[in-house]
Amino acid sequence: MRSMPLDRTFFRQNPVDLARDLLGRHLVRYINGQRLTVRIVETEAYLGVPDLAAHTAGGRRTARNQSMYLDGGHLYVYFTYGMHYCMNIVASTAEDPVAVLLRAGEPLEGIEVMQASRSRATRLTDLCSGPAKLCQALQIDRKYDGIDLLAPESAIVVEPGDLSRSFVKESIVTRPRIGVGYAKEWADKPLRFYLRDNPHVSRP
DNA sequence: CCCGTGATTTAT
DNA sequence: TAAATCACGGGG
Repeated sequence: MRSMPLDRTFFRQNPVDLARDLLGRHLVRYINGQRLTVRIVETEAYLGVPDLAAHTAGGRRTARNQSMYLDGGHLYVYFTYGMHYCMNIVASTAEDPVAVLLRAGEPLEGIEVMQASRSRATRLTDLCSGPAKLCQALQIDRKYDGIDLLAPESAIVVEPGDLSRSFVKESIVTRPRIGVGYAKEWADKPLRFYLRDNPHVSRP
């Protein structure tokens, strides 16, 4: 049974607000009618044209990053290091190529399927505690680049989740983003967000 | 700490 | 066309 997804206006927020608002939400991946669900616990905002760490810095528009130029609520999946996929949720609107990187999730449903996709991960806290781990656990690759999360019967959906659980809005830690040391003054900006003390984040 | 791994981007 | 890069993860 599918619950009501969030609507388009939710995803059209600016990427900082969306990155914070996505914490505690449920990311659901449907595979053969089965639900794989994680609670989103860590995100990063990428601010587009001026952001030297963003794939769209300087207004770059290439075959790889073209989904960042879609409307809010679409998916941007990219391949890197010759073996890893990472997924973003596009924010704002098509004129503004910004996105939120999903960096970690807390497994809730379909855990055995996720474990089978990640044979190296024995502990639950290693299953989705990184952007490429999350994609591997949820079996998300470039085939899903550019999909609309709000399309009927979408294989990937964001649900409202249970925000009453721990008043997450008061428990957000803000830090510089991971792995963007090349981005000069943008490397240190506080654009990474995670739920305080959650053991499923990629690193404390 | 180091390194795999290859698509993508950037420099010639 | 060639070289450098990389929003990472796993192993020592």
